[in-house]
Amino acid sequence: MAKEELRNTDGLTEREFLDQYDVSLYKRPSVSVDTLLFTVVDGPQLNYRKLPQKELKVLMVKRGNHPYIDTWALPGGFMFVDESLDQAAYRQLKEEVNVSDIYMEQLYTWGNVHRDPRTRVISCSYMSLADSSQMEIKAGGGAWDAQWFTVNYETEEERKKKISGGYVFENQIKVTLSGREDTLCGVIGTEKRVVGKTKTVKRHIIKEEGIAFDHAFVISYGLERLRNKIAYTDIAFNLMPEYFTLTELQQVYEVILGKELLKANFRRKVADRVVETDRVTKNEGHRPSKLYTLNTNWGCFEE
Amino acid sequence: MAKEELRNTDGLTEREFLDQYDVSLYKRPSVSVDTLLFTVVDGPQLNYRKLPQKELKVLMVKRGNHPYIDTWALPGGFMFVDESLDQAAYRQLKEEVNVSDIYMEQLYTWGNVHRDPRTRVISCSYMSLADSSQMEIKAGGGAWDAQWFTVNYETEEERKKKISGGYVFENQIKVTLSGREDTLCGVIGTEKRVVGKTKTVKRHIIKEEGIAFDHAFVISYGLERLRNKIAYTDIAFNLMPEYFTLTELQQVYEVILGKELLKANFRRKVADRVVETDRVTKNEGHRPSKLYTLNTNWGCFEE
DNA sequence: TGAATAGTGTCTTTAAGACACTATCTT
DNA sequence: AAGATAGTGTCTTAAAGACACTATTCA
Repeated sequence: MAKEELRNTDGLTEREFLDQYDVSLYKRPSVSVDTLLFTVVDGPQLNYRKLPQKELKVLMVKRGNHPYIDTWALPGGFMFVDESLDQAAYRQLKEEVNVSDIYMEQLYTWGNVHRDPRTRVISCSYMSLADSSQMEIKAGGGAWDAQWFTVNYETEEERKKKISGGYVFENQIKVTLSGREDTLCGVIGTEKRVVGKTKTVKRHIIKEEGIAFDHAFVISYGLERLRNKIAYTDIAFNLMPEYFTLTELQQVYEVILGKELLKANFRRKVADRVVETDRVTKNEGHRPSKLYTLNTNWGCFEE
Repeated sequence: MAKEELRNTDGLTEREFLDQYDVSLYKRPSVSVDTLLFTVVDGPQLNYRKLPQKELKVLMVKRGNHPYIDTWALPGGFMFVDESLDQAAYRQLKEEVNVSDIYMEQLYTWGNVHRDPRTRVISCSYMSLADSSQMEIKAGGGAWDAQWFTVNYETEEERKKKISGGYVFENQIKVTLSGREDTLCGVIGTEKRVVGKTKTVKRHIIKEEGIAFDHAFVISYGLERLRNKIAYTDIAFNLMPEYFTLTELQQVYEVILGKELLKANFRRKVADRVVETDRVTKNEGHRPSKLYTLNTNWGCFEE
């Protein structure tokens, strides 16, 4: 085609333009990728016949270098120029915490100017869900340690103000992460402002203990996404082992949503997403339950 | 605190570490920001008493330089290192097409390695919605022209295959953009593959006419997001003028969803999001209708 | 036997969908 | 009066929520 002949305002063809293109002309930011990996595990069993409570966990690594040395961060790091964002996320999970082959979706890209004291860094965050029982977490790369932290999440304050031409909606969310020795905490304030047509969202960190960078944002944003998506997609199954009871599945929903659900209704809702197997649980101190598995015929695959 | 005293494996404090940190150590990608700006406008009026049909439009700029010179792209460009991603998006809309003060949300970040022939570029895309009637679009910056294109969108093919351990879901979406002189088109294939726990999504461009870079992806992805979010959020109101009839509002929903809705049901659904005013339309060739405005007391502000 | 969980049936409430009908303006 | 849109009432269907009940295992 005539495409090769087109010349720009400097009179250059595309080939000539690309040959003289100077990649160092603009200052560039670094791009990092951080992954929020959730799992759900059994808590302590209080009584031989009582079922253990499920706990929502998030994987954090202890930073072995400045900045934020000795505090906990999401696994991640800089993207290389010869790999895609997705590849970077998978590579880093493998390197830093020895995790591979899991569900992953892009979450949000954080682009504030002073996120990182080293240099300008754009951070693309991913959310991952996994059944941790099969995984062998192992700290590697620049991390000194890797640990699962139990997630607790509560809305501390919610306020709505009318202002001229619109309104401001503010809330404060407190995330507490409990690890083996450390308890981390982040309080995030979100201000959503509507003035006429323009809606702006500002997040700020009100309090932060032991969480590196702006990772408290990522955790609270990811939690909200998870809570929303669990209702209309199948992503929760990524947290389950191959065979599970319906009560276990319900517990996973409950710990994520932070509220109790009614058994009969829950079962009706998930009925066509699961298939009954002929396996049952045993020696549980009470009536055994049937084991189910994900119904792969149910092709629910929306975003 | 003792934080200042912590030393890394090289024996450096944070201050010493930051002073010696070499920003040129890693190769960095460029980061660009691209904005998908939608609006809805009246189509031609066929008959003095018939209401005009609404059309969904997207704003494109004609590139004035390589690569993709003379083809149409989303307004956007490189982010500066001293501005946030959001600021870059607003700045570029102002510079390239003279648009400001509109609704905007982050869409997705595209990170394939060879998206751009110049150099490695990460592209963070935003979606904007506006009532174009008040706007004066004007090409600026590196753009030769800026035009609204009418969007048509259809699913050409949908296929689901079972494979061992999971399934593959493929579809093909055709987006057609009609401008004053040019008609652009993009056919996007999406392959969603589930094998065990791992779900991967691959998009590829099957056909592309006149759309620069991978912007056909952005358009189809944004359209899907818009169609989803319109059902459970208020974002559609960003496309409306201050005063509108319920029929107009319904037409906006219809053109975005690509299907007709029943009037009585639609009105019930939006009833508490709008407020009746004492204004009415006039000289329409038929019964006048009441004008409504957005109910700002209805604080529906979810993501 | 009883403590605990497993599993089911049915009534109520709410939302979505379908459709028919009446009202009112302009040429 | 005709043609067009504006606006409302009501029946049906489907989903969500509440609650009560029966069933089964094992120490």
